[in-house]
Amino acid sequence: MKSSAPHETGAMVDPPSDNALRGFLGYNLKRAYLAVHPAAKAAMTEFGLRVPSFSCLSVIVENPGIAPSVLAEYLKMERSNIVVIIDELESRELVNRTRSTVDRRRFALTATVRGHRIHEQTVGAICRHEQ
Amino acid sequence: MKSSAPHETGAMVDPPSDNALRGFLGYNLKRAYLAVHPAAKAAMTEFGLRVPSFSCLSVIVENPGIAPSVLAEYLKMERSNIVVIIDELESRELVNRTRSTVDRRRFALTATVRGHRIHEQTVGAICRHEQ
DNA sequence: AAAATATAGTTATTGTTCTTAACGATAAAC
DNA sequence: GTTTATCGTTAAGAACAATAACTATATTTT
Repeated sequence: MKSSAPHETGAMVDPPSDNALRGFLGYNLKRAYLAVHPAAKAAMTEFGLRVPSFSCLSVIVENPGIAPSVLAEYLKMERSNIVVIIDELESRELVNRTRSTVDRRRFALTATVRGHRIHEQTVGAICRHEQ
Repeated sequence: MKSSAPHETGAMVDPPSDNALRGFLGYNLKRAYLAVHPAAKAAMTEFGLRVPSFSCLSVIVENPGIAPSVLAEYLKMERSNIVVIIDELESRELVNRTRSTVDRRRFALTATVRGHRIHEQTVGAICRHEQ
């Protein structure tokens, strides 16, 4: 028999009920913070990607030619952190950096054929993992 | 004049439209991952708390006597990470660790008067920050 | 046109958070 | 009574984010 009532020391044996926690601020806060992980994370690591790198690759696939700074603003990441992710994606030949001829400070990011393939496979795996 | 169309190099000058990204996997993934921060973070640091420590304090306040392992499971955190957070909360005298007399491996976590006060103030600040 | 200011990408550094593996103590199962 | 599992803990490292400074280019101001 299970009991959710506090015993003499006040320690609960069972997890607190969903009702007790639902709508509760700190709980939702933390859960939202980690909401991604459970299912999708495994699907990404399966293809050597993690949340930040997969997010970048996805946005690049869907927005070919996007500049790193725009990517950073949209994903709420620092430009400096975008750089190292793009470095990695480029070294794996999943995306290309091309100088913009209009504004020579900027790069135009595009996914390679291989980048498109990896992206599609990862999306498929995520959908499969989540049934 | 602003233009969202890719120019000759394919580089976008403006951010991609919301329509182009809405419902988009990688985008939502990353945004969900960081969904908490914008408003609430400032409110927490105001009281010397961060997302994980505030989340723990909140769950303890709402579930007096909860055991660290239960707390960990519910917040999807590792037990090892819970320990250091409880250490900090205890050193600030916001929560108490009491040995369970039923299962002497477990602790019963309870919020102190001060813990309740800090929690309530933080919740109030978060609500205020979010209007 | 020259000077001042702003922006894009980069690098390096730091701090925070998560992950992993091991360990001693207690409890439960056999 | 021996084995196995669980709880809290510690320590090491990786992953991720935040900050500051720098170079190159573009824009604005004068």
